[in-house]
Amino acid sequence: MHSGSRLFFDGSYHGNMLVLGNGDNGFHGARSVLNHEESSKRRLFFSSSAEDIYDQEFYDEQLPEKKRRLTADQVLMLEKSFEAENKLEPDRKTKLAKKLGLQPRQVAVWFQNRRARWKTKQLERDYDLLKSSYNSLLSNYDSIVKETEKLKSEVVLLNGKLQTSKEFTGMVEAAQKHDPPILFKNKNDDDDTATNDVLEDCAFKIKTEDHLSSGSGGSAVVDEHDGRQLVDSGDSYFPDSIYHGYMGPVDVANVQSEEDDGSDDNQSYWAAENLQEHDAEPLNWWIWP
DNA sequence: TTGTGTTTTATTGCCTCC
DNA sequence: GGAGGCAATAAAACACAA
Repeated sequence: MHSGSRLFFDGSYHGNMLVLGNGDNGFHGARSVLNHEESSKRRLFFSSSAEDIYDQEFYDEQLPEKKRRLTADQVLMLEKSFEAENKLEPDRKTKLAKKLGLQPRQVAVWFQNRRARWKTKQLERDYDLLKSSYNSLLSNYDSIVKETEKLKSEVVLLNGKLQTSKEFTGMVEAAQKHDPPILFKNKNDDDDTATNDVLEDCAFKIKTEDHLSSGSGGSAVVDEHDGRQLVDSGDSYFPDSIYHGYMGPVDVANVQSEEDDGSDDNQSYWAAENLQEHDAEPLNWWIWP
């Protein structure tokens, strides 16, 4: 027992009943000199309200050294007081004790235990709050991760398309710069067979990449975004914005195809529509093998 | 009725404040 | 150094299923 510890009760036993000392701060006496063993032997119990006296006497006779529970009314009043202020000043303690027929020490102990219970509950509430907050954040995080993955795969896809279209555009520009412009040389023009061969080579390269990337086996290309089926003879796999103003689908019916001369039947037809500086020959086209 | 888990009341020891 | 708060703990009282 440490020195200078407070004194818990000033009491003596009258039979089995403990008679306590005189009031608040009034456990003047014996606690400091009792070791744990002694205090266990001399277990305390306290009186309750006045009307419990008979019960108390009954307990005293029949069940000595019993710990008494507070009555419902006492607890109710203590709860109200706790709700108003969870700390107990000496004055309020004395008044409450008198009002309830309890020892001030009992009131103090009740408040102490009540604060401990409140703290436990508060910790539980804080835990629940943090848990729900965490779950909410986790859910948001998951959806962001999914969205990120989706966007990443879109970026990969679009990069592939962009690369292909860049190469395509580069070849178109190279052909435009050629003097005389390759685009306006008719494939059947024997005067420039060599340049037409170059163009066909470029077109073949693009066509091959297109088919490889789509995995379509060469018969058709399906656009991943809108589900359109792009047939070789019509719609383009490339976005309009990339070749807009340069190339466009040609009405096959109005174009002479190599099918006419019995060559490869897997062909595509592309016209240089808007290169108006060469109006002299408005309908020139490539034939993709 | 009894075993077991929970709640309530009370004690102990340590700490801080004045 | 005394008063009082708090954490840890004991033990009685209580609740409840088997």
